[in-house]
Amino acid sequence: MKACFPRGSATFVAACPPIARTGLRRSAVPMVERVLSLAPSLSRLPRVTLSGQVAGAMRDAVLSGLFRPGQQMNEADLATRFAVSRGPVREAMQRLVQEGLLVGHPHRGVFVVELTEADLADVYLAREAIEGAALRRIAALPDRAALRLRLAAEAERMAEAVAAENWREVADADLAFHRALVDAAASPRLSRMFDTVQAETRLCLHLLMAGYRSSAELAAEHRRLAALATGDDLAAAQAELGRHLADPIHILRRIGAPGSGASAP
Amino acid sequence: MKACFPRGSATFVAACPPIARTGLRRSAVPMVERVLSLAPSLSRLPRVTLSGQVAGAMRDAVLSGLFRPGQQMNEADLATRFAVSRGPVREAMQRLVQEGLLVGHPHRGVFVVELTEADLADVYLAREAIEGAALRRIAALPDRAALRLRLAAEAERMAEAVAAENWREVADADLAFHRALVDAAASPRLSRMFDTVQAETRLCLHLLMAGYRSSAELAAEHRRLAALATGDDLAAAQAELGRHLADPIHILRRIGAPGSGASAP
DNA sequence: CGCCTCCGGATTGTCAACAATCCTACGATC
DNA sequence: GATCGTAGGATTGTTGACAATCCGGAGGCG
Repeated sequence: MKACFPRGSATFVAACPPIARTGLRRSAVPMVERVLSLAPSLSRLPRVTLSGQVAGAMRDAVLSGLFRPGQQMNEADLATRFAVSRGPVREAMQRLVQEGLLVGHPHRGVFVVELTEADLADVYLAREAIEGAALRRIAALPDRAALRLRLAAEAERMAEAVAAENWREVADADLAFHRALVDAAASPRLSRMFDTVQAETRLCLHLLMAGYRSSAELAAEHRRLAALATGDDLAAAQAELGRHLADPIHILRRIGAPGSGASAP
Repeated sequence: MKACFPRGSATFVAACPPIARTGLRRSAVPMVERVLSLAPSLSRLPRVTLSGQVAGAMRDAVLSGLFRPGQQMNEADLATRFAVSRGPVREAMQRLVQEGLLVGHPHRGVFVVELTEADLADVYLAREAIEGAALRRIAALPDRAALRLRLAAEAERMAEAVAAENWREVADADLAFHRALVDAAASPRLSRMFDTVQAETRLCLHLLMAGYRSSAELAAEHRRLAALATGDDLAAAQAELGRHLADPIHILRRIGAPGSGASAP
């Protein structure tokens, strides 16, 4: 989905120096040298365009919190930063607007989205809708053994990260776990919709809590979820998922203000 | 959501003559004359840009079947048809790509999406996920009386259309019913996701069956759904919704080839 | 005969400049 | 003193031209 660009676009320009420009020119990297090295299967190679690279870089920049919420994204400024014309920047920004990371006001500019508490609750409502449907779909699969191993492995990865107190890794493992769950449903549209809300989730995490805290329960929850998702009791799995996704809302409502720590599935 | 453009963008250029151009120039319609007449509330006025108008026109054109599935959308050609430059056309096409109506292949062009039978099943899977979540959400609402009236009215509208064998009107009523259901959940993300799958639904309808047939059961189903959705038995509502949305898949699987008639919720 | 190479046309991607729009602040008027 | 009207500056929207890419077929070679 999402045209034919790779889903997890790599970081091309993480931090953008104001004047000095990093790579990202087609003259420097001839288009002919495709990214042959990391093509996983023998399907269509992902043609790379400047727009796509700029979109990826900007997505990473926004998700990493390099731009504050509500901040305006200046076209000309970004264009000079990336050493690119305004065209690709415009296209990239529009893509991120459609993904929900930016909001665009015609004739005024695009801004980093400001997610309210209501938005956070809505994000998790949408996630429950998507992941719940994925659970239902998974329950109808003939072979769930491979998925069980996969989810268990992700849960272990998270447990180790929690033990090592590597919160960045915890967040990644969390995202990977839920993505694996949704992708297992083999529904392009569920996966596509999940892409959007997962990006918003990352935005919430970074903007509202800036990391993971008090995550003792997290790994255990994911272990349970891995078992239930590939088990035979669909209702129990749904209930566990509901509890799991309701958690951050409760926590957020309890702590109220941002800055303090919180766990987030 | 979706920036601040109106959701159901009106038809600006329904059929586009090859050379002679209809309106759609900013010189012809001074930007100052905003669409004050049909602004429902006193919120932000929707700024109109060429890109947005072109996107609306192209969306209508694709959904109305003016472009065959798989057909390439030529930028220059469309630009001359709309009497605009290629820039706005590019932006509009990218927007429709994100909406799932077109697919883009970098350096090759964008094409009208070709929905397979698997895609149709996937669309209805996604719809069940979204509308099921909406049902759950509605069940938690304090006051469902207004919604009950609204849904019942839509169901009646459909019943009359079925009686009159006005299949175009039946389709519109169907879309309106399900949109009202989802919007009642008051979840921006559910509504946003529903926008996309509903557009794909319309595409399916037009491309696979080109109209409604054998819809005797349709109105009754929607009446039941209206009652159950605003009733107290959530499980029953979910079950009815599942049956309702599974219908077209069964029918399509039975008839196999397109062209023959089918009902579609 | 099949395959590879190369070329031409068509199409898309990108660029830099122009025009329209918006926001802010300043001054005039009541 | 407050409100309205109006320039100024900055930003976005749009345009037309240039460059890169892809697809088709003609031609040569094994």
